[in-house]
Amino acid sequence: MSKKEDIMTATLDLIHEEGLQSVTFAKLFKRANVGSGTIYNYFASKEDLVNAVYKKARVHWGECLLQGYEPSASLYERFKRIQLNRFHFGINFPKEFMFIDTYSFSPYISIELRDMADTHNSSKVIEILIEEGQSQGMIKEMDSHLCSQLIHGIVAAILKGYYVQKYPLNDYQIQQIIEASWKAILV
Amino acid sequence: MSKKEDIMTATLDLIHEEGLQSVTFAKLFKRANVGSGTIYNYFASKEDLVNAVYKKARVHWGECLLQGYEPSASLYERFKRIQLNRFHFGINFPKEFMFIDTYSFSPYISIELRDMADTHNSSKVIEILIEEGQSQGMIKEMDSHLCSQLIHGIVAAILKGYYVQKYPLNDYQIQQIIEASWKAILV
Amino acid sequence: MSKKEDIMTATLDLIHEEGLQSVTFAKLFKRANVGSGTIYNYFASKEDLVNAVYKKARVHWGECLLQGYEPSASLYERFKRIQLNRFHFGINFPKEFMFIDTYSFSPYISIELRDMADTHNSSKVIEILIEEGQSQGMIKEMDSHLCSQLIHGIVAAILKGYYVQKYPLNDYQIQQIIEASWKAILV
Amino acid sequence: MSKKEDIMTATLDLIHEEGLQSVTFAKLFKRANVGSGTIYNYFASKEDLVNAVYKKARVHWGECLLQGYEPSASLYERFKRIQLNRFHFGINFPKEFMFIDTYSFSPYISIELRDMADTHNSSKVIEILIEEGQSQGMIKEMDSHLCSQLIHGIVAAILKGYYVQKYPLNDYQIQQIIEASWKAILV
DNA sequence: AATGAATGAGGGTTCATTCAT
DNA sequence: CATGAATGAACCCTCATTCAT
Repeated sequence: MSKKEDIMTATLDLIHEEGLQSVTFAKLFKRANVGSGTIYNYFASKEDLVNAVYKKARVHWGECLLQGYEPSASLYERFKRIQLNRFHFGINFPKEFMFIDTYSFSPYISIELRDMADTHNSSKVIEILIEEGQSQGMIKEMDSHLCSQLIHGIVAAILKGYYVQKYPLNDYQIQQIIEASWKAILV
Repeated sequence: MSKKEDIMTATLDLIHEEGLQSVTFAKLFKRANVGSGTIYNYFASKEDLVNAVYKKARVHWGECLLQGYEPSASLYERFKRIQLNRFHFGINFPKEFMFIDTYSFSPYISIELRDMADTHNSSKVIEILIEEGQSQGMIKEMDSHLCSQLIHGIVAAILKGYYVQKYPLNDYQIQQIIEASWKAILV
Repeated sequence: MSKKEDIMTATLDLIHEEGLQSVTFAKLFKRANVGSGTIYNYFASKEDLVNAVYKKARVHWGECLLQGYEPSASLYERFKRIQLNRFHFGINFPKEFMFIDTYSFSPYISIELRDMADTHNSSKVIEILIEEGQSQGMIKEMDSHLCSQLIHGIVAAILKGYYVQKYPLNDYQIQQIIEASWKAILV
Repeated sequence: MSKKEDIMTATLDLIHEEGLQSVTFAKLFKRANVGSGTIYNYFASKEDLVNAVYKKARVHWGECLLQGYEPSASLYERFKRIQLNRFHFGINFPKEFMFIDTYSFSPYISIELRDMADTHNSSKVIEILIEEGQSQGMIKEMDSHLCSQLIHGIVAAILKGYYVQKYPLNDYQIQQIIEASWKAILV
């Protein structure tokens, strides 16, 4: 793994463990096993580094959301696939997920970067899915961003409770939540 | 308003504006209009202060959730009341809401405090509501914490999108979301 | 002596001993016997501190130049007085003198500050003296700034040689140089 | 031009533009268009580099001072030649001149190097010139180093005022100053 | 000889905290 | 209680220097 990747990985780990606030360079160098000046060969500043980690996580998230997505499948099948992918990402990459969730709406991530991610591929696919469902009369008429936020928010909330061990989260519960989110937006 | 309240208000304002990590005591003193030593008459440390602000916000949140709650009303009426109260709190106290949402699952807030708040009155009322609905066969069988998290998460997600102006949020949309959240948990 | 004065004195001492380049805060704190943060109660930055020390030295210089200056004395007496005062300042306050001389034309001192000092009292008095001598036909016709720079430059060069012990500098030599500088500008 | 010369030229340029203290190797490499390690093929350290640039400037200065110098010319002619050469050097090589003037008496340049330069050819020629003038009864009796410093100091002071555009400096003014410096040392 | 990624000591500065008033 | 000057550890970052290529 390259030094740059070492640094980004260490950054994400530390944010997850102690919060962005207490990610100091001293901890970072030790964790990433690089000299203290090395970061500046790759990132202009701490803020730049954090934004790069954020961006990478968002890109990864976008890719995962569309894994195994079949445009030709039925509306419900496609919906299920995306919701399932949300869960898989959250379960397999809790650090990425929590970082995105916690800091997306915080002043530390530049607004441009936060909004840029929304114009990416997966966001568009979901929007089209919703609009298709609405034109078919299956999904309730509402602002597509609102609807998109709704189906994301359900999964996110469930994952966060799972992380702090409020309840178990296995295939059965996941199925339940996906169905619940589907029913939530049906007419 | 007392000095202590001045300090707590200034803290919440600054966290909302710039994020917890950039709340320095220098900014705090200036904003709260107190001397730099004054804070230590009321709080042992910065961490203590932040946790106190968090606790106050959680207490306020708990109170608001139960406003106008009629234990004798129908299940759906009671459900609606709580969901509506969530929205009202989020709309009227965005700083409190975002602070709770952002930092509840972060390492800054002590686990004891986060979990303590969950054992408060409103949490119990909601749990009872869910279990009552399940025993009546109306609400789907699932872990009550999971269910609780689900109906909270829907509202939270919608509010966060609203804060960053992804979409408008008036009575009509609120009604839609409350109904959606109700349908999500019905059998 | 106040902390502020301690800091400024230590700064001037260190600049004299090791040059501006190697005045580090670590050395400064130790020498001034203050905590590392204390400087920032008085100066916004290192540059601010250095400029303050420069300004103080320039003000001191301006005051010394006019000591014992009798506006009613003869032209030559007044000229002698000022030249003598230059020497006295240079001999009694070598640190101030060298600091001014070395850094006045360096990029570290803001141009505004350097030029501001030139509009002060002593500069005006000298300018008037020169113009008076020129209108009396005693002093050669030339740009008054050039003439002013000339009589300053002679003393400055002699002082710098004296500092590095190229030659002794007692009352006799001083008299010689003052006379030489007088003859240099006569018609 | 060789890499070594590129580096030395860039060093002098940067010192002139921003002052010695803000000449960093990073800026130097960029300006000289060489890799960051290259400098160590030619100079042992930054201090070594700066002293080499200083030495080169002093050698250049010494050569220029004697340009067109006719040992057989009259005393005054020889004096004028040297003073004129001072001006020409200062006008044609302001970076070299200011570097020498600013740092000769500063702690960055080793004392050995500063004094070594004084034992060079031009210094000796000037000394002899002064002593010859004194034995002829034309030049006032004074320490020859003092006298040497005096005639240098006049030109240096005028040049420094010229650099910061206090006044113009054309042939007429130069002639005036040379005459003034001559009169300054006459008996 | 020439390079530039990597280094880490040390730079200026910030900031939570203390304490004399 | 309230203050704010003073503190110094710790912060982010710079920079001269090294070394494998």
